[in-house]
Amino acid sequence: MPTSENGSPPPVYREIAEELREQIRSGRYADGDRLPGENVIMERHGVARATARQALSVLINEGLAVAVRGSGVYVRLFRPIRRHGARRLSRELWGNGRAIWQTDTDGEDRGYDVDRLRVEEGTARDHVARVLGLTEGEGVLLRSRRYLVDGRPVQTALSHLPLALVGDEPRFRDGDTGPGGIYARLAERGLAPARFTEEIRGRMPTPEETEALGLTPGTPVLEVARTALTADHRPVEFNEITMDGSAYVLQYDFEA
Amino acid sequence: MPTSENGSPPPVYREIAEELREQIRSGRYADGDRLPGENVIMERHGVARATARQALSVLINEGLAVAVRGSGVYVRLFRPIRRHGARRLSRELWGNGRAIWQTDTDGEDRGYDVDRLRVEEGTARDHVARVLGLTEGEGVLLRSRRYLVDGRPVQTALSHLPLALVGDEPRFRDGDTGPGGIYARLAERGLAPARFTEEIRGRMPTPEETEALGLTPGTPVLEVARTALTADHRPVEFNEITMDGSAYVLQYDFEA
DNA sequence: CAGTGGTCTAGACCACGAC
DNA sequence: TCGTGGTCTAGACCACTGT
Repeated sequence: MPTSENGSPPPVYREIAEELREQIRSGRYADGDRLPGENVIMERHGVARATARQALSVLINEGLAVAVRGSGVYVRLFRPIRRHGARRLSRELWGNGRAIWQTDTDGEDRGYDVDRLRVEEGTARDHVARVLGLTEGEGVLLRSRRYLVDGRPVQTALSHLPLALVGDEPRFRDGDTGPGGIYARLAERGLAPARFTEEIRGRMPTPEETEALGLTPGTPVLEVARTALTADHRPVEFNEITMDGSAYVLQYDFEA
Repeated sequence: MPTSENGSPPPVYREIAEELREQIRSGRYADGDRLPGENVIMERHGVARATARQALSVLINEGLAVAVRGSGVYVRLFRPIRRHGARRLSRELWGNGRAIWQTDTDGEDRGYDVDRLRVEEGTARDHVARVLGLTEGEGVLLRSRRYLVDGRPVQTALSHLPLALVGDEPRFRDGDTGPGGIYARLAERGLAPARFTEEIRGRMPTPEETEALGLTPGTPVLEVARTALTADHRPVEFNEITMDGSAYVLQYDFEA
């Protein structure tokens, strides 16, 4: 039973953090506003530097604030991109603007870029091989890339395609895979994806992901593992997608 | 440009953290194993206590380790529950009187419990009112609860039902809403949910959520906002679900 | 340049768990 | 009781931002 019914008073740094958190919630500090810094907190609460830092680190690790070296600590904003799972139903339901989380113009007028594109051959790891129905050590074509919106990295993706399916067709290895992308190329070979399965998980980023996505402390990632299958249930692609949790809202629509 | 190409050497605490992280990855320390404590790190690396603590806090905030007071720091495990998006809500399931929660895992034998059940009337917040198509200040029935698996809290849910739809029918206010639950009761009133929309977001927990779910530092939550609509697009329920990110994998299946 | 956050030291006392 | 992690002090030097 961690942190349950605690008779003892909360530590000082938590009380300071709670005070600031409350002021953020109440609107006393708004998005992008500068919060009291270490020195101000030390003076106002009569605590040592480390204690003031610890209080601020609570808010930072909650994703409520970001520290900017040499400048200050600021309230953080949440203006996510909306990613639709199944597009089919979403239009009619959400064209009326009744989403829970407001998104920045729902994808209009943004600068989209792709970055760090890499294509190579390799062997699938255990769990990928299982998902794709491959035998141990069978080859896959790996396509990795990073996506940016308005210059900000928001997502990385690593796509796995069985070599047995793509052969040496150059289109699969090009940076530009042509109109319709990979899925259209698969369709031309009689391997059109008909169904998708997405598994989603939330976790803290690895240092590599922190670098690749430019994440600040207190930002989790959303990991989406997507499998594409043909109409006869043959897996043709497995895609590992890692998204900046502060940049995305995922949406899925489905029938009862 | 945050933390980009950095010529300067990484701080000591990061190097210590990286060393431990690598040992965890390589299997040198497995799930549940005890990691070197503050004192060991101080001695081995010749650093002050605060520096050793900072190194450990990196791993803890990454969700790789948990600290247990008076005992030690341990490698953390990830054994999630699978939550199916579409399948679990199928008409067939709640038509048979099976509760949604029971289908939440892949049929394993686990101990399921519901806790902190609360039913009350209230008014919907702005964004909830918008989603449910309510006028300002219109009443809703609020049903909140906490779910536990094997005694461990893993999820909280807050369901909103427009009072105009549920009337004073007692079944909606009972702890046990009868076979098929809320959705079956709505169906009996000609308000059978036909479609669902789920919006998913990953973020760090609030202190309240940390308490309710017994979360350790470095654990994000998955927040699912679900709207249930009738066949003619009338919203009948809005449910705010918060899940322990270390306890769940969400799965959605859909067609191209 | 002054002010900010980032790192680090060398202590101290406490609450808690395991033995 | 002893070792553990949790909190806190009172300094220090550094890197960086802003003017």
